[in-house]
Amino acid sequence: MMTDRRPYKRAAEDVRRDALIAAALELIAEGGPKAATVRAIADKAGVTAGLIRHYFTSKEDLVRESYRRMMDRMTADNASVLEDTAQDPLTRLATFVAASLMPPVVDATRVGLWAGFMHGVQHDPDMRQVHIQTYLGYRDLLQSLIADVQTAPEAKSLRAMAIACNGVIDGLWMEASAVPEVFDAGEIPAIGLRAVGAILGVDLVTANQARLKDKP
Amino acid sequence: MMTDRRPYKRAAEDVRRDALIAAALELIAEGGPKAATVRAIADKAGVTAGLIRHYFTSKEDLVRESYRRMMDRMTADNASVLEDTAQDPLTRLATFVAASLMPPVVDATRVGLWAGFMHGVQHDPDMRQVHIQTYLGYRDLLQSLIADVQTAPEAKSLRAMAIACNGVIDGLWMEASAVPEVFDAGEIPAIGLRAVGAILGVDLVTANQARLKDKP
DNA sequence: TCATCAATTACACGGGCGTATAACAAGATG
DNA sequence: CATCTTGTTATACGCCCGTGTAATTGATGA
Repeated sequence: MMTDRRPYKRAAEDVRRDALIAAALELIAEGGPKAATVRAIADKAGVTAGLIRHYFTSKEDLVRESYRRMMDRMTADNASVLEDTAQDPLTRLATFVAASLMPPVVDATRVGLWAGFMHGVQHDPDMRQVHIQTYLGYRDLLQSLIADVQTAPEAKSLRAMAIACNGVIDGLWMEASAVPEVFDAGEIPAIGLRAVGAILGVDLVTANQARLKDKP
Repeated sequence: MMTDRRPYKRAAEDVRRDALIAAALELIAEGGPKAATVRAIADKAGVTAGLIRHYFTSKEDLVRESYRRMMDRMTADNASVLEDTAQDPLTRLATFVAASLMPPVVDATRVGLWAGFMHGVQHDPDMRQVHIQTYLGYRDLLQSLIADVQTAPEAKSLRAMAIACNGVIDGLWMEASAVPEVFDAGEIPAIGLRAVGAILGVDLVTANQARLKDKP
């Protein structure tokens, strides 16, 4: 006697890969690295566990791909904030900083994800390279925004400014995401704008208020 | 026939607990949360796995205690930097900032540990409370140092300044610890001092140079 | 020295892990 | 409509997980 099998539909390769990667990211974000088992991932993606190794050479491979996907999405998100290029440089910078310190960028599950990949970043060469590329991409974008608001930018100083501003943003992002309850509503973006402005010697707070007045 | 058992020595309760906690911290730091299994922890502590549940009600309990221990040590480390109270406020602040951005505080295994506990901090109420207390303790200490270098400090602005400076320090600490190869030697402390100085409107770079001249 | 106590070891248990492989069937191809 | 390809399920394997419990043995006090 044959027990009946679960019915299924064949799917395009990228559809399945996307579903598996999305499932892995959700599980790592919510339950930490331990929660992302092949069975749990397959379950969430609506397939059976064995299929994972039809699309990925190993679970480690899937995790690597998931990390790459997350970082790519972060880069795209950052770029999309600046799509409206009609504004002046100061407003563009203020927009960028504020967006990095508010939802949906500031988010508990995101910092969970980020932390969940940390060990891999430190020990897997591929993941480390992805991390560095994404970090430098973000920082270079920030540096180009900074260059546009500086009157006499020297190369050396520009690099230092970008590193410093990136540091403030990352630090505040992390804390606001991890323990939002210790901050007042809207406090973090305001503090971030003030700090970045102080480092660069420009007034981002006014620039941001002007932006909010234009597009409320 | 009796196979012979491993010989052992009885130890004081806190000695065993310390050894188990230290082993757990080392394993989480080096191998991520997954590496800290009861068997690996016991092995590193020089005992057998069963003993863990003689000193801790569960593995989760051991992990919680380990986190508390790590955070206590961090607090103590921060305080010890300021032991030499003979200096002026500006130098004290510069010392504090610089120490937070240099080894041994900046360290790959430390950020690995930190990330390894992140999921617990987000989901375990006890760990979350420890995290918040430690964070606020550090920030309050920083705020008191800031207050001493401000001529007209208003309460509201002091809080914002402390949050901002804490953010820079945390962000730079994280990046310098995770991917040190993208920075020049000594670059991060210098940038941190400059950034914190800019936020507060004081000159920490000169203060730090004076300190280094005194005690090379 | 010897009895007592409890710190420690040893071992078993059920379950979940990642992986390997064979059977099956959905959908393209003719 | 029959055949083939391969995406998908099903199942088994060996290993390790955290936990429960009984046996052993190092230290202590009488």
